[in-house]
Amino acid sequence: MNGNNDSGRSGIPDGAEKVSTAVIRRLPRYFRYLRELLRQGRLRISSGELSKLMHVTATQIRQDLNCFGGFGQQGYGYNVKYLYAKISEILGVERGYRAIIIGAGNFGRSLSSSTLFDHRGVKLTALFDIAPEVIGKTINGFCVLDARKLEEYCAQNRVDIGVLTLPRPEASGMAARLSKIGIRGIWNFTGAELELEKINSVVETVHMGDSLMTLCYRMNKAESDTDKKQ
Amino acid sequence: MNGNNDSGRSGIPDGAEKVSTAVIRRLPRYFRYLRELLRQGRLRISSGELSKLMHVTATQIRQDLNCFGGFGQQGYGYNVKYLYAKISEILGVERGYRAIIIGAGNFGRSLSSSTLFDHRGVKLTALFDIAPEVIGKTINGFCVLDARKLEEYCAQNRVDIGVLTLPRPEASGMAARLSKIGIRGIWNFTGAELELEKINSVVETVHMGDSLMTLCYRMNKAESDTDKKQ
DNA sequence: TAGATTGTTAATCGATTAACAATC
DNA sequence: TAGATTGTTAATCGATTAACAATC
Repeated sequence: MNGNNDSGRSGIPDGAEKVSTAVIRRLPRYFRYLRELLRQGRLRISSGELSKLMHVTATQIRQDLNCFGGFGQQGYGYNVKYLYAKISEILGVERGYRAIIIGAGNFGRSLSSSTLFDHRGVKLTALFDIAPEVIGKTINGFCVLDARKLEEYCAQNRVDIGVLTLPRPEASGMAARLSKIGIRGIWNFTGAELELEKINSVVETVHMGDSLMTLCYRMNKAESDTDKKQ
Repeated sequence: MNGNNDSGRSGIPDGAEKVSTAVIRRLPRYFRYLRELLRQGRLRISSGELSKLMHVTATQIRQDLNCFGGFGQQGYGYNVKYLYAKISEILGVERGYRAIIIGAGNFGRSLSSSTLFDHRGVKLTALFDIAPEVIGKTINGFCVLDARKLEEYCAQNRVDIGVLTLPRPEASGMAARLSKIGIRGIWNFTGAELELEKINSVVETVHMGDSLMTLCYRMNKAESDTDKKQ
């Protein structure tokens, strides 16, 4: 636990060599497994045991964690509570980010009712749309607001994350608008490829269509492989 | 266009050296860009021009495509229509896969109304649930069926893909059940980590929570970086 | 102290990029 | 033929794994 040059609230060490996206993409998974271990009341865990649980190598776990500091103790392993706290910090769970959903269609509504946000320290505060027939309606406890008054709302309420669930053609315009308002995170479900150069915010895209396609590829492949064996 | 050892309907060459997941994950993106070029009436495109469009290197495009065969022509580039057809074939768009959604909650319903499936040659045929109050209801043109009668339905209708949008605790049981029925593809939105050893199907998981977390990480990082510079 | 397990360096493996001969 | 652009080999870069000294 030699806790290196720690950077205040973020839990992310200074200037340090860039952490690869491969590592970053694995962090949420560590977070989930540690949360579960904590829930089970486990006090400590070794990289070896965690590796069996998660089906990854123990070395990878140690390497990954060491990008952010020495959280373990030789001969002991990792203190579950401490490590969970550290990873939460690194992932910004402590920041209490606030999000709004833009596009109160079927998908936006379903997101508004999910526990995704709450479980990760993100607070959903409002839903926006432009259709007169939905504005003013209450959905899952959120009053749908007029998207034309977005700037107004953001001036009065802190908003960190904009969730894009509107029609694809409007995605890039809205992303630029959110970025201009000063919303620093964009969670993009529209499938649009946002031109990052024009957007001064962090963008995370979930491309469901691409996901479905890779599923189809692998099914197609599996099928053609079995055909071959006969 | 030296079209190598082509394997019937799948478009995936024989035994060939394993294609890496990195390549596979990029295929849907090529598919989308080519579809757009085709829509625009473009007849041909070079790897150089496509690389500018997609913000990847031309070499990577050529390497990726050559995992599946030589689709281009020296001095000319790629025929858009032909390449699109080939990639569609590789991705199994031609197979006409049929899907069902299991879990007619908010998220399942929103998926049932999306164009995701249709646009990729996948046909959605039914929604299932266990709640008596939704069974029999019509949602987006689909009559919600009783999940207890899943086996019965699958015996009478070809089903290739099961989309899991039910509560997480039921995910792994349902996945095993689908696999047993012979459904070869599982599209998992529950966030559950399905034990692949026990499942004889291809599994594709979309973990939205993990995606949100990586967004938060990068926001947290950006924030701590700017703090540092002052 | 002896045993366990980390943190870290070095070795391996895999993926991306550069370069260019082949060829349309 | 000359020009363009692919397919492919070789070089580089990055990520994962193995090994082990440090240390609790």
